[in-house]
Amino acid sequence: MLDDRKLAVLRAIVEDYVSTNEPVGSKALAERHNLKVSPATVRNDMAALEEEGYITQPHTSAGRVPTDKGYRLFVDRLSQVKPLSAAERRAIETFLAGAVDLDDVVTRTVRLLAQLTRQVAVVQYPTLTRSTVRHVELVPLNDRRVMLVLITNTGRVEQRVIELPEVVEDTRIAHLRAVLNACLDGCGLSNVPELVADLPERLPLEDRPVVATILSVLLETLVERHDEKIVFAGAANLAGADFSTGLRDVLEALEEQVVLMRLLGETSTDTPSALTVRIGSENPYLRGTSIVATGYGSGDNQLARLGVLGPTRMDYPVTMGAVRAVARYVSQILAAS
Amino acid sequence: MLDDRKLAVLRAIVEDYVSTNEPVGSKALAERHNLKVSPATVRNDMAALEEEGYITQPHTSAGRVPTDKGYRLFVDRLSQVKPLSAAERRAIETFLAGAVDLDDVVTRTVRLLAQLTRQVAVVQYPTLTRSTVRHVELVPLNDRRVMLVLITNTGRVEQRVIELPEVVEDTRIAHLRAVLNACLDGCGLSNVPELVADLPERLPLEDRPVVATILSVLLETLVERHDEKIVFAGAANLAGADFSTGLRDVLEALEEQVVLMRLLGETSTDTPSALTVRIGSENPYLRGTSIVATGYGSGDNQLARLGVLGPTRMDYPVTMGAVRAVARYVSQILAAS
DNA sequence: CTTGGCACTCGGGAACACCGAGTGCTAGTC
DNA sequence: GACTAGCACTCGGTGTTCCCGAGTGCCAAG
Repeated sequence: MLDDRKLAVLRAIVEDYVSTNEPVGSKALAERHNLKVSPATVRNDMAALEEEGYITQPHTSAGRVPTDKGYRLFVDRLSQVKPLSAAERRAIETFLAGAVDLDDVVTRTVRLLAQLTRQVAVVQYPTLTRSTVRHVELVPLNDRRVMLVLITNTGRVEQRVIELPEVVEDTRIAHLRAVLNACLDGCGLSNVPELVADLPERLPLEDRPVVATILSVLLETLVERHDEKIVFAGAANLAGADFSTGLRDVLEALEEQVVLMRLLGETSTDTPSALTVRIGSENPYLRGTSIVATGYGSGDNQLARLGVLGPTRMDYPVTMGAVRAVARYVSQILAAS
Repeated sequence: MLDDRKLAVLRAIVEDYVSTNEPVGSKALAERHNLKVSPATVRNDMAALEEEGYITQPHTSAGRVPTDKGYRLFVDRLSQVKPLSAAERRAIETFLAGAVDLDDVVTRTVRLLAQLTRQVAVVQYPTLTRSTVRHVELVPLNDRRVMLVLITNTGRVEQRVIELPEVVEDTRIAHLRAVLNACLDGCGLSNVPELVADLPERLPLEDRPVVATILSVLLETLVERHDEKIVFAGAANLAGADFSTGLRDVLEALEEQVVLMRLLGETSTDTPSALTVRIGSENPYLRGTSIVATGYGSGDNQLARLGVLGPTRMDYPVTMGAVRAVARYVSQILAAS
């Protein structure tokens, strides 16, 4: 049904439309890409492609525009991820290398990605539950309050102020800290609940209320941060583009963590580092936008996801290349620290 | 020059224009506000107001629109801050009360303010330099690395991984931690540099290289975070409004920390908690927008600023009321924790 | 000083014609 | 059988014209 030339025509249509943002006609197509056939032939092919639903015309007597299905075919079979230039790679490297802590890594990453793709970049903070405990700290603030600080192997720090049920002197706090660390150091965060389950019972009776209070806050911290923070950058890049769904909806989605999370998508369990591309109506919300995302993190320990959001009419090969490259570099940085 | 009725006319023009977004004519004015004079009289007053530069007409045969100067007069003399409704106050209170840490307070605040005003809200993180040290923690990660965690009285936590120049066993780290805390606990952050200046000299010779490394990172942390993080929310509210300067510019400014900082403005040293209103061309960048901002923080210890950014044509009394109320509640929350 | 009246201005919308890119179809050509 | 050239047709976009009416400034009367 779709011979090679028809596919070539589709590819040409996508490429032209992406670069010009105007419906592309048979004549322009025939001459700009050396298809070696006449416009009339191209027209026939276009009619076939339209029949199959890969392209459509906004109105009679206008050129053709790819449909979501057309983009899908293009991404799956007609294009290949475009690697970044050496200069771009160097830029990424130096930009990310300057990061001082996890927060900084994430901030720099999201900005970098936005600038590189000229789209909106979205980065999810590394997931706590897949991290391991590097240290638990209890800092006495006064005799009824301590601050709980949880440090993970990804450099993330969570803190909570805890109101104690009774006055506790510092030496007891220090002891509890040692107990907690002995119990949790190096363990995966997801294992924490079971590890601390019988902790109160193993301690002297008088310590139990205090420990119970601390543990409840600790567990709460783990649970609350389970659905992770997401940040975005590059909203200014939306100003030019036109979204079928309206700019407002896009901006609203960007500020809604939950929606953004859904858009980034779950890591497919088998190949988490593969690029996910969701085109237009394939998206749960925001039917008018496309998303290119991937997991990132050190080794096979996928931590979170990052990606780019833009109009359906985007340069997929370039965007995919940028997302993939940035994900790799960030993973590298995180592994090193 | 400007008698009471002319001022009343100006006030009416501002109010009508803000609510309708259309140039307001003499006839509509005369009937909607009971000015008890005829349209012709109003026209004379309008001519005078235009002469003085308080209003202008987009083109001949159109109604009048306030100028920046007109808004300024309105804000300064013709309006009063509109207090929030009881329901709104309750909403603020309950919404902010649920915050678990400083990050959460800031995030909730910015969202709340955006929702309340239907504009873009901007909140600066509490300034480190005005805070005091509550605790310094050194956490051994391995024998060549420690994590420095700095906890302030505002609940803020800064962390840095430090590469040590030599292998240091945990007991020495613990000792250094005690020394640092003895030296810094409770001190203002701005005093830290001088306080630690002679610290290496007071320690045994063999500790000095390690201490020097740690201190350099500590000082670096203080300096780097001096110009503070700023977050915004409510960008979706920009979608409806039309900015003379273009939506793109506004979005770009929002993502540029430095610009945003300038827009929020420095705390005027005398009355930091006063509302600052910058209208249109009074702004350093973004001439087409207005900003309502104020300092917040506990007591006379002003910590940072928050505010709202919107089109020049905004409802100043309501916006000012919201900004003031939110600032007060946040200050209260911060003082309590 | 205020007011009613009046001539004037000009932006914006409706109606209209025109252009041209692009199409589908058909007949001819390799 | 596939490709191509030619041609009639469609229709969105643009430019033109025209008209309306909101709004103004000015003037003379109250």
